[in-house]
Amino acid sequence: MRSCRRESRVRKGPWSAEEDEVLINFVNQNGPRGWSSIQSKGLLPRTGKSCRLRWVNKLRPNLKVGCKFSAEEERIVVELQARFGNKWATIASHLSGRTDNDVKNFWSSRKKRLARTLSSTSQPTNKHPCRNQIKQNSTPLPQLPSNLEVPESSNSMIQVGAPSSLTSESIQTVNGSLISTNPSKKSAISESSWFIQHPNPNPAPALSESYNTLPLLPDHHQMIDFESVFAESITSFSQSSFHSTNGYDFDMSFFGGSLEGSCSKSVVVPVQRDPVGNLINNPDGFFDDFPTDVFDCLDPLPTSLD
DNA sequence: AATTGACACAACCGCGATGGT
DNA sequence: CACCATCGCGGTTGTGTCAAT
Repeated sequence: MRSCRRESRVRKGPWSAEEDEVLINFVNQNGPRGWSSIQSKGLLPRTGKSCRLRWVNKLRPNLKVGCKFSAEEERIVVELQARFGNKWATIASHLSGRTDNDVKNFWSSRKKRLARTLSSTSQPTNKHPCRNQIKQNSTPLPQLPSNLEVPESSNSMIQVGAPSSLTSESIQTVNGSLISTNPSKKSAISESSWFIQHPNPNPAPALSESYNTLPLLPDHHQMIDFESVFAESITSFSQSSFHSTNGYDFDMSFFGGSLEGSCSKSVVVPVQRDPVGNLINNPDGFFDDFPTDVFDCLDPLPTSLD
């Protein structure tokens, strides 16, 4: 069969420097198109698809090769993923020198890391049984500052706790918040990233606005006991500036750079509820991929009837 | 020193969209 | 309008590296 013979000539796997050179020469002469002709002309034993991918992901000019995502790039990815979903090419178009593959790999590795962190920390252990105990709904939520606002049009997913720098005493997160940690546990924190998704399906405002107006605490938000979830990773926090009577310390700059401080014990997450107040998981939400027991530590919010 | 796990990165595959005939 | 080739995108898998044990 002719097709079989042709397929047997197709080379797969890593590209050699010689192949790259041939491909670059081809693009220089013909532009980034007509990929299939590379194989049909016998220039390379690669499919057009493979050639295009190699060019787009590795050989194209002005690519950022071998350089990790900066904190700013991470923030942009998180924001745009929340807005566009898994439209990696669209997201990549907002990041100079990054490809859709870069963004996709970045996101999936971050997602795996978070899932792993959650699945491990949400499992009660014998070591710290009390700290790992899921908070029961008998505990009233602390009163939150009344001047907090949420951009209603925002569909932003914000990243909490991804460090842009580490010292022996603290973590500087991507949004500028400073979290004090137990030095012996900092590596555990550095492996953790938190994403919080705003459920509002409406289009987000322009990036420049939404970056500075990360969602805070309207009445449809809930709290995750941060200390419980991170029991194995965190033993103490400092830098809190809001203290509630039931032991929760808050400082909302944890959710954005415009306010001050950090959230020391709890994480506030926006949620959706049905008409009778039951928690609805966002069907397209990032949390859907988490172990189901992650949500066990969510407290029911007071409804408008309360 | 060997093993293991996590991670980043590269590449492939399947599928839908698009454009030409 | 149908068919086909090509392109582009998103999901997935494979592989190398490095740190921890």
